[in-house]
Amino acid sequence: MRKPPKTIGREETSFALSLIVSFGYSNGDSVPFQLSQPLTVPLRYFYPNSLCSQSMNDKSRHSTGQRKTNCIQMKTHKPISPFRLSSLLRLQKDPKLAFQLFLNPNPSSSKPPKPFRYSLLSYDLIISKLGRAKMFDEMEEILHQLKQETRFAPHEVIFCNVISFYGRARLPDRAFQVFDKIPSFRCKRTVKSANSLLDALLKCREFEKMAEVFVGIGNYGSPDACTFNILIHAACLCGDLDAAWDVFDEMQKRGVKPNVVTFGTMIYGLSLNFKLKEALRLKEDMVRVYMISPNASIYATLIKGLCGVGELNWAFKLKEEMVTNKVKLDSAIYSTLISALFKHGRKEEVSDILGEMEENGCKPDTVTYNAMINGHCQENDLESAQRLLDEMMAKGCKPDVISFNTIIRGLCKEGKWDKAKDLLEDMPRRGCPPDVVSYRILFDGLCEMLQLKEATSILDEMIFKGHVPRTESINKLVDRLCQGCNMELLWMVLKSLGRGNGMTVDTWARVVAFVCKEKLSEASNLIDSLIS
DNA sequence: ATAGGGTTAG
Repeated sequence: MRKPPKTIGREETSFALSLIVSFGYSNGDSVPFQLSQPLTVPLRYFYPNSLCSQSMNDKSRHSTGQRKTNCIQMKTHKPISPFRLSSLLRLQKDPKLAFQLFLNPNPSSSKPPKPFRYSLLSYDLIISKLGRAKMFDEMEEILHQLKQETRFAPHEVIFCNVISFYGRARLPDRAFQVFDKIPSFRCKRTVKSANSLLDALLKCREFEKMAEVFVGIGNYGSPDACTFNILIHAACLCGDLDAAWDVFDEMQKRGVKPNVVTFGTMIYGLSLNFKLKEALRLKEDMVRVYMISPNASIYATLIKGLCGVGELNWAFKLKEEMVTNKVKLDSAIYSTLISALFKHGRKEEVSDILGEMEENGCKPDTVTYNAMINGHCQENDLESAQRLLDEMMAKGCKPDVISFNTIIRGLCKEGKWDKAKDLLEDMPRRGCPPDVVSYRILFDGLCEMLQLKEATSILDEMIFKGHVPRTESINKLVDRLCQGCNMELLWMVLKSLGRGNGMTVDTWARVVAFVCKEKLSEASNLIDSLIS
């Protein structure tokens, strides 16, 4: 395959070479796991519930009343078996309750408890649940317990998951620690956990550490397609497409065949860097040279890229190509197209697309609705946006935080700060608590509309909930309060900020400068009055 | 869930 001409002068160009040429890889020092105290909360309040929902699934022949009795009988007479614990863990949506259930499967038994023979599956389930919920102290506690088990050795995939949880949480050191400790669980490390570590480091943007891991990967096996795909992804995110092509060539030199993910990643990188022509050519070459057909995600990437450079008609042609090639159109494709139609002032065509989705049996999902909500908000049509929010709820499609944030921003833009505030306050009731972004949008909006009193009170609320506004926004508010000599609100803002550790040097400097100026003018006034 | 796609935001 023909490589594109090299561009020079980029710092990241050395990316791939540094990966391949660098020397020595040393294991990080082992650090003991942090343990938290096991919780001892009575469990009987939620047990019957879990058991009932289980027996409902069992298509019980009994009436509801009898079913209830069954639950209670099971609770009082039959202790939970390791097998049953796994199915209960699967059903328990709340990670906190699942954690307590795991620690104490049979709380009601009065006899001294025999050691519970946990199954490997139940470890797997609870660890994944806690990891997804970012309850890392609890997860480490379970890992510690798993390490003591002598009946079996855990599978490597558990550690792969744990490493990727830490990667997603941007905790690269923790990811490293887990990787180092795998052997102490009597589990062998292969290229799989090394790949997980590489990917976790990528998510943390720790490119140098990635290079170290890659250099030492031979200790765990030969790098496979997955390894190289992660490296390609890293190079693409650095904007270093030359490096990406280098890895692409290098893997083949080492006898590793690119797969559909490799091409997807390359095409993603090219599109991300606005090299649509090259991306489209690679899509042709993967079929012609490598005999691998593009899948729906590759089409989604290309369609998004084409829409991004205004080539909507070309994007629609690709959608038709999918039909010809019998690649199933999914909601991601339609969401991208709908979003593009709004952006290019062609919203009249959206209803056609929705009709086509319906014909193809493809239901609009949350992302599709969000694209439309955003489209209406961009056009300052907040009524339509709010109507869509209600419609999706009515159709059983759960709005997410993005749905709400988009509308809150739209309302702020329209100057309807009280409605924006109402919507934010209504979010918990609608099953979607506001996040940092929700608060930041509202806070910025209130400052913009000079609703400084409201802004101050929202600031206090968000800090109370552990969310910090952007420094620029704080400074803007502080400046405005200084300008207006609003000492009362300024004082409240400083109090809130102090509580949340939200004061930066910059903010302090502003306040100090203001106070000094005030004092200074007070002083000069005093002098003036003395002189005269 | 060892690697890849779509909506927002800042």
